[in-house]
Parts: sequence; C-alpha cells; structure tokens
Amino acid sequence: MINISFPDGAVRQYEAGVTAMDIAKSISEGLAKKVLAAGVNNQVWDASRPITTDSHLKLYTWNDAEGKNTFWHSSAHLMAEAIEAKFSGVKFWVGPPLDNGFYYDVDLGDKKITEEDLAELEKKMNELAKQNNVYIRTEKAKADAIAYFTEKGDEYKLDLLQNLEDGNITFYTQGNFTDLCRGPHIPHTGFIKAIKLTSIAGAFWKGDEKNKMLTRIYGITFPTQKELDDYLTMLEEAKKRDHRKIGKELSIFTTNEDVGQGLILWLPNGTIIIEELEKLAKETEAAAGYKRVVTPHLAKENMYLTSGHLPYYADSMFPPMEMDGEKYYLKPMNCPHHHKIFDAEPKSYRDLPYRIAEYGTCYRYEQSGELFGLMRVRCLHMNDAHIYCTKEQFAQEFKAVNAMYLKYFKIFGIDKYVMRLSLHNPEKLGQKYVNQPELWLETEQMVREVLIETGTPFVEVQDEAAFYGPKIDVQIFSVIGREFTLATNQVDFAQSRSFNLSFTNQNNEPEVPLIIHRAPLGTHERFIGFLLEHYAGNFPVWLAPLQVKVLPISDKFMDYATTVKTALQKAGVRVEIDERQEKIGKKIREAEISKVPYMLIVGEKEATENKISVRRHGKGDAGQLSIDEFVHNIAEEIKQRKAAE
RNA sequence: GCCGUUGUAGCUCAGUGGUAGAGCACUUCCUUGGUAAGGAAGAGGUCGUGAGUUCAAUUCUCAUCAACGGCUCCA
Repeated sequence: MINISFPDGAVRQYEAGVTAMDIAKSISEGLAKKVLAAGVNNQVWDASRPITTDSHLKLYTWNDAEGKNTFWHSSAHLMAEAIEAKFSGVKFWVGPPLDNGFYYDVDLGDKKITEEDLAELEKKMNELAKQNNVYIRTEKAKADAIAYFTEKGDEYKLDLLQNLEDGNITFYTQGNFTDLCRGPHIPHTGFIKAIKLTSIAGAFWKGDEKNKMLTRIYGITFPTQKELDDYLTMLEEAKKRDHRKIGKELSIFTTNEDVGQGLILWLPNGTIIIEELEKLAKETEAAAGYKRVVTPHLAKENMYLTSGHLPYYADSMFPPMEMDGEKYYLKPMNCPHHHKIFDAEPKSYRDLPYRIAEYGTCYRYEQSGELFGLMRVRCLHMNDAHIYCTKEQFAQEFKAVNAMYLKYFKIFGIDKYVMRLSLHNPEKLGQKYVNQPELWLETEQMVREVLIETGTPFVEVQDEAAFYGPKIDVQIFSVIGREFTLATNQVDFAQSRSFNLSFTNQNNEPEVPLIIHRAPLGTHERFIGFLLEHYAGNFPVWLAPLQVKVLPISDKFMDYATTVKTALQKAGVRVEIDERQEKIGKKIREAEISKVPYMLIVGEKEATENKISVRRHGKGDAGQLSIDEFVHNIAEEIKQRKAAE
C-alpha cells in the first residue's frame, strides 16, 4: 500500500500501481469523468499512469491550466492522426498546446493542404474522438527509438531524439497514431467533443528562417460544443475592436498603395488625437524638466557608423540615398541627432541631467510580412527623449521615467500590461549587441535594482535588449492577442563613448555621461492603435476627434443650434451640427455609431428655455442643462482629461 | 523576407469565359419629425495593376502591387 496525500492535507492509502483515474473514481464517478491529468509530486502525469510510491496528488480538470494544456496537447495528437489518415507519408515535427488551442508543424512533402481540407480533417477528428481511443504510454530505449524513426525515414523525430537522454524516451499511441512524446495526455479521445481547426500557416523549422518551412495547422478544441461556440463568439467580438476596423470606421487613418506599405496617412480625426497626445506629452515633459528640440529626418553615413546603427541595426534601416558622393540615411532613431545636440556646447555637471525631447519622425525598414495596421509601420512618430546624466543620477532619473509611464497609464486607464526587463544575449555580443560584457552586466543590474526598489512587478527576458543597452519594455497585447512593446525606457552605456560625449565633473575632469532613452507614449502609430482597441473607439472626451454633435429636432431650430455650437467653440470644444433633414432618431443613431461622446438635442423646448437636452454616448438621455452649465461641465471634463466612463 | 489566403461601387459583400449586382453611405425631391434607421428618384465600378491563353477575360494562366493569417524580425 502507498500513501496518497491530497491538496487539502488528507492522506489515504491505495494499492501500489493505482492510477489517478482510479483514485478519482474512488471519490466520485462525476469527478472521474472530468479528470484530464494528474499532478503527481508537482509533475503533470497521465491520469492513467500507475503511481507506485507515496505521492502528493492533484487532479487536474478543464478548470486548471494543466488540464487545458493536456487536453490541447492530446488534441494536437488527434489532429495528427487525422492528418496521417488523410495524407500518407507526412512527417511531424512538434505539436504543443498554446494559450488558446494548439498547433502541429508538419512536413507534407509534395502535398498541399488547403482551407477546404480543414473541414474534412475536423470531420475525421470528430470521428476518431468518438472512438474513445485511449492514449497509451510506452517507454523505449533510445537505440530502439532511433531504429524506429530511421526505418520510418523521419529526420524530424530523429532530430528531437538527439537531445533526449536514454531511458526517458516515451511514446504515446492513440488509435492508429504513434508519436514520440513526453506527454502527458488525457485518458481517451472521447473527452474532445468540439473541434475547430482555425488556420494554416507556414513556420520555419526550429524557428530559423534558414531552415525549411513546415506547414503549421492551428486548432482549438473544447469538452463541450457550447464552449467552442462561446469562444468563436468571443473572437468575433474581439475582431470588432480591431484598431484597423475601428480606425477605418472612425476615419482615423488610411494607407495607400501609391504611398507605400507601412506608411500611415493620418486623417483629420486621427490628427486631432495626435495633437492631444502631443499636448499631454509636452506639458508633462516641460514639468519634468525636459527641453524640446527638433532634428532632421536624415543624416550622413558617418554618424550611423559612429552610433553603431550601421553595424548593429542596418537591417532595419532604409538603404542610403547618395548625394554629392555622400550617403544619407533616413533616421531609424533620434538618438544620434540628440547626441550631437548634447555635444554642441560644452557641458558641466551643473547642466546634468540634460533632458531633451522631440516627437521625432523615424523610418524603419520593417520586413513586409511584419507590418500590422498601426502597430507595426515603417514611418513612426516617437515620443522620444534622451536624458544625459551621471551614474549617481541614473537611478533617480530612471525611476522618474517609470513614474511618468504610470502617470500616463492612469490617465488612459491602462492596467493590462507586463513590465519586461529586456536583457542582452551574451552569445550575440559583437553581432546584435555592442561588445562590452562588463558594462552590460553592470547596467542590467542597475536597472534591475531600480525595478526591485520601486516594487514594480516585472519579468526578465534575455535577448530583447537594444543594441546599446538593457531596457524596460511595457508589453501590451492587441485584441487579436499579438504582443507589442508600447513604451520603453532604455539605458545606453555605449553611444556616449562612441560619440565621445563628456561633461566636466566637480573635479574639473572629463567624465562620460550615461544616457537614458525613453518613450513612455511609444509612437503615435502604436499608441493610437492600442488606444483604439483599448477604448473600442469610445474615446474619453478630451481625446475624441468630435466631442459634441448638436442635433436639431428640425431645421426650424438651426439658428438655436448655431448659438449652442458657437458657445461651445468659444470654450475650445470640438463641435458640429447635424444639418441634414433627417428625423431625430436617425441623427441620434448615426451620432451613436460614430461614437461622439455628447449629443445635444435642441428643439422647441430647449430653444425657448435656453437649454439643451444632453445625451451621453452609450448611455442615453442625460437630462437637460442650460448652455452655460453644459459648457462649463464639458470644459472641465476636457481640462482634467477625465477617463472614459 | 518566407509559407498560405484574399483583392468587384466610399463601406460590407453577391456574381459570371460573352464588357457587372445588393444593402448601407452619397445627391436631389417630398417630409419638419422629440432620444438608435420616414418615403421616392438618381448618381457611382474599364471587377488591384501588367502581360499571356482565347473569336471574346472581371472570370483561366503567369508576373507584379497591396491587404489578411502565421513564421522570422522588432517601437
């Protein structure tokens, strides 16, 4: 007999060789029907795997991440079985679970899979799932496994085997499909009741673009049809918030083939948002002691050799323009220009921290396949600034920048983000990162300490630093789940040396400053793209391109509507009158659809009483106010940059 | 850049080897209406672009441009 202890502290005795499934059954049949996997001494096991020693046991169901992962991993195997049944001779790479669903990378050889095939594969999967085939775990010696896949001619699984230790090699079989797999798996395929194969995509083998491209098939499965339906509905809802869709509906931006890929044309509505953001940034930066500068979009080759951009960043730069025997580059970042400004006049320690800010226009050659609406573009406007400071001043300056983020995030109500400490990769020193190993470690530690000291939760990620130093990135997710860096706060120990920047310290000696690169509002492009999704187009009043729409009941009240409009315009409010000969219901409907925060309905009643009837977007009738009251209220709401409700 | 899909009116989308349709938007007229769509008429597209096959191409083929889903890469 062995002792099995449960999360609640209970300990019960079972025969050695008992499975988690047996134990679940001994508790209740209902529970047994839901168990997908087991946690045995903090390892995830098959619920059907015999337990032979005293153990801690957790039972995982669909409600646990471990349960879902196992479910989706098993679903990947089920899909593989269906693929093998339909396409003979395919080879499989890996099929892991994802946050939502799973994929399998396959080499289809000469064959091709199309969207139409997905429906057939789903059908086959459903058929196989209904057979309640159990997932059978077997162990093999490495030599046997190698022999097995050599005979099969499966170079992918042989490659996987290379990195596995002998004695731990497991296979799983369900129905007619056997795969090299660490597991674990759900008890049988019958748990999988609802299946949707979502897309086909190419994926480089091992994620290396030099390797062959495999076919990746994505899918998602659920224990019930309802959950699948809910998931698909949720996806549809998310698509409605997509900034590309809302951006078009609200006339925020457009693109044009003749202008070029990734080059955004900001329409008047989008430009209003840009100007409001710049106003906020300029106020905030002025208060924080930044000075503003303006620099050109171009610079000569030599500067980018000095800065390190050409050695480390050339792939992201547009090719040079030649003029009078000189090569000129469009700037991918503002920093080199700013360094020249720092260097334009001698600096003493009294001038530091020297903070210069610019809404700089940068051009980056992003590969065509990476462009994505406003989130990934080739011409971007950065909320940029550089702080030149001493080592002693660094922590305080860096903290002040972090505080600035948080202040902005509060204004915008941004609360779903991940702070990422982005570190270098020592293996890529000299290629992707400047070759100064000690300075990397030293500055990374400085940044880490600032984060710890301020109690900011963060994750550390290797190989995400800038070429000139470590950084903190604020990661956000688009509605369709893509991750982006929204804001960034970076240390640069490299460029001040390469540019020979110095200041005179208190001992009358030259000293090299540290540089902080920071962009709390990121770029206009990405920030507004994010905001469109964040607010689903329902901007707070201060940001809304049109803040008030006056809706006359009929054109008899056009004069009064004009009086109202004029009063608002005088207070700096963005206001229009709907002058069309339409019924009020239609005017309201269209104002609602265009997401104008305030609709003011004016007719007989209002005109005689010198009032307006207020309707708040998304909320409906908000009662009557005098013109003066309303003007005062909205002016205050705008001034305070009140959050969207 | 790579793999795959797509490209028809301002928008959303039908459709066809014999030079195109719907709804909404737009224009005009009627209507002057009180909190999410009043009625009628009209205008609008050489079907992304270029070549090829064909008596004939928007439809088939190829190339190219762009968008979308991923991969790789990154604010």
